[in-house]
Amino acid sequence: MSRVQSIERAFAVLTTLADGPLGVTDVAERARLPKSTAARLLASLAREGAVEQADGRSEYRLGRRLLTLSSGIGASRSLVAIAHPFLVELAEQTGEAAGLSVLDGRTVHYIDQVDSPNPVQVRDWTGTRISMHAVSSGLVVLASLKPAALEAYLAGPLERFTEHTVVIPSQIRDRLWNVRRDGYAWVREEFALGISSVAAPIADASGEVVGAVHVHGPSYRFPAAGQADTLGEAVEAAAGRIGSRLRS
Amino acid sequence: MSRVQSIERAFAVLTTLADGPLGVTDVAERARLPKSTAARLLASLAREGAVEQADGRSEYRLGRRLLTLSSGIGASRSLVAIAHPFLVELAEQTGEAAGLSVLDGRTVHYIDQVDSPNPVQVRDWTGTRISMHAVSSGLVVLASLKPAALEAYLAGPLERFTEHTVVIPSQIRDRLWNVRRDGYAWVREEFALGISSVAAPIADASGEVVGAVHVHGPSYRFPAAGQADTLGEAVEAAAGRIGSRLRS
DNA sequence: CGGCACCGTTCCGCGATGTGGAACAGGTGA
DNA sequence: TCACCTGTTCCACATCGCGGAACGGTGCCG
Repeated sequence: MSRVQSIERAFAVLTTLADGPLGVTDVAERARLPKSTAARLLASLAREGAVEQADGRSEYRLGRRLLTLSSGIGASRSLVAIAHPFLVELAEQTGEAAGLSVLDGRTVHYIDQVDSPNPVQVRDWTGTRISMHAVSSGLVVLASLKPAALEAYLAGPLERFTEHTVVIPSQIRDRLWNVRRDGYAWVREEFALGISSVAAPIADASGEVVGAVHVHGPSYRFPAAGQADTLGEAVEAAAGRIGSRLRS
Repeated sequence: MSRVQSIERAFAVLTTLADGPLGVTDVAERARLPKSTAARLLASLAREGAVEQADGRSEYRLGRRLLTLSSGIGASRSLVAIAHPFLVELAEQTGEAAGLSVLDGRTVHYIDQVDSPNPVQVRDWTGTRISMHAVSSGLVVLASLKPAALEAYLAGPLERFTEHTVVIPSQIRDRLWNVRRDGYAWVREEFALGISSVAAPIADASGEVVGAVHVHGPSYRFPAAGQADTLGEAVEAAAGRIGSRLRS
């Protein structure tokens, strides 16, 4: 496997600081590097925010950049860790893939998915960002927005992904009224042909919606006839359990 | 300020992955690097554990090494963030420096300190590790250990820092009995001449001691005559408030 | 007060390292 | 089957990182 010496050395330097702040000479000794090399690596890492100089100019310590970089994976992974068992239950209960997403700008960002046991299923959207108005997870987030934030969203571009995508603001507002009433949202073939999904919002301790749970499947079998409400309530219940866990 | 191009590029690559997994070609485009350069940087970062390849060999995502490196600062900093306001109150209330430490092997590791308003004060021990038997924070941690763990500690080397340091195991055991009874521990000039300190344990939700709060000061004025118990109880109360916050 | 030790920082000649274009193998979809 | 795109690897080359030496600053000690 390829290697870049400077990256290896940079991590050796970072590792020496994992136990607490050190001066240049100490870092050099522990990383087995010449002092000028250690100084140069520390200066470069400091430019990136990966280390910072404590109390003036004497000692270096790990900087916030590492936390910032990993906080995305940390925070999402902790929501993922809490939610995942519930997604597993939901996938088993519904026979379709269950997923998790969080708000990110004008989109929802898919951060986890449990696949359906059915070999015919919708692909994994994890990592993808999709405009809120076109997916069920997005609609439940939109339904939770304060009026000003919702109007700001509706004033922006509303992309039509398929012939079924609802892009007229007044129709979206009406729809969100129903979403608030029902506690879940259905979308059929609006983001992509052949896919239907139902989502419910996850609220944190302050009642603020931090994400959504959804189940999606191929439209030819999902939802089964007469099952839309039952499925919606199952997703709503799973979202409620995840929210409770967040609050405990 | 000095710079190392490879480190800058490595962070550019890591930054592209902060939003989610990407393939080599995507990373190269977002980091504005040639594909072979991006591939080599990714391979080297993978060797360090800073990135890992998701699902086989297709996409890269941020690896656990960043979290592991920063978890020391993250976990301690979150305890520090919770505890700090209470240390400020305690320092004001007692007129002496208040500090925070966590267990680390045979030592306590000092991770925060609020200085005394008095210009004459004990230096900041933050970052230092000191053997438990020689400091008040260590004694409260020792008092919380299960018998086997305590005996294992007492079977190890017990350094005598000053003529006052208690190093005879039976005398330490008796002392710990008193610490458990009182809920706090006093140490006078056992780690360093001229310094006295009082500490109380911080317990988490399961009752396990995760750290200690202490106040220390120059022995000539601390504790003031007849104030030892009052000071001990104040520190114990602050530790209790921190523990409650950890549990909420 | 002066000498000494040690620190962090900076410089610069040098050659080792990283660069990046090109080529390759494999996978995918029309 | 073919076109396209991916990730991977190679290698000539020159840029970059190296590291020894020197410097200025600070603190300690006699």
